[in-house]
Amino acid sequence: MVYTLPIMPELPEVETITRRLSQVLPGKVVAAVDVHAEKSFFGKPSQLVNRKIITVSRRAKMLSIELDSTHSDTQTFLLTHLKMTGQLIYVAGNERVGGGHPTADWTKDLPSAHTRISYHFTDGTALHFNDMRLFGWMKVLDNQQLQEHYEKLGPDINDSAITDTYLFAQFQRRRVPVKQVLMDPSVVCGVGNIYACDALNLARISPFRAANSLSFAEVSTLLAASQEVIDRGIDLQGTTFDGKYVTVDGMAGGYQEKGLAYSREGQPCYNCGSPIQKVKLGGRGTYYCGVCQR
DNA sequence: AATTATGTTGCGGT
DNA sequence: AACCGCAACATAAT
Repeated sequence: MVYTLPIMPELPEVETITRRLSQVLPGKVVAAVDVHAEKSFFGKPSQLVNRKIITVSRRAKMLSIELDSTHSDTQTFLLTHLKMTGQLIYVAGNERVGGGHPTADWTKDLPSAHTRISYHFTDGTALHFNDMRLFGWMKVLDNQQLQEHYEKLGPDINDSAITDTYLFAQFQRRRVPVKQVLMDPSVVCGVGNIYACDALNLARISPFRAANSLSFAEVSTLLAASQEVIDRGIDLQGTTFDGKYVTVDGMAGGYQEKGLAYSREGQPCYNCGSPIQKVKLGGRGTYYCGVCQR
């Protein structure tokens, strides 16, 4: 049985992309912007042309590219949300700069049929935004507009500012299954379906438990477990199934080979050896151990 | 071959 | 306020 799981970039995937782009983009000057799909781009290419990239950063699952202010009084940011199938691929000519090779057909020969926006820099390198399903976007924003995109968000799961006290208080307000609350960006950002499944397995907590039924100690355990699997995802450069997510250099991540519960239906739980089960919870595929996750 | 599942976010309605 | 259903879209699996 071959499983093909649609994987969206979660925090570790966007963090991996951010770290790589932080190495290659600062100092680049935009020469031209080709918008292949109007739906994917908010703003005008003329807002970016001739401007230099200063920094690249991440908040939640969004990636922000800051440009210099040479031709404007205000800071300018290019904010990206990859949603389900977005990719950012950096190339020099038609080569992956980091030596990676394409892991899916639509990452070859860029721009491909799924390339929605291409950024060409003055030194001949380019950044391509691929997005098969067209849910993702890139927006040209000023600082105030950028903050508006951030203000409704809870803290990032791997932000040192998040505490078990905060998370417990949030959980106390919610009766829905804990997995849904763990994945709610207004509560905490960065825990998508894969890492939520794995965090709950590591913490040995059932995804079905009402969020407000967890004790303070359980919330504390779950927070630590979530941070552990997210850190592991970052260390392994994210999770790649079926080439949906790839790094900036076109390479697969490594977490899919080290995961705990997600995609492991029928295989033994690493805590207790019982087979991992798959069910649907809140409309999402949920993998868990019915024996040790209580 | 038509139907279904997929996954994030934000919206409107309860 | 919390919760729920749905829409946005393309594609693979059944």
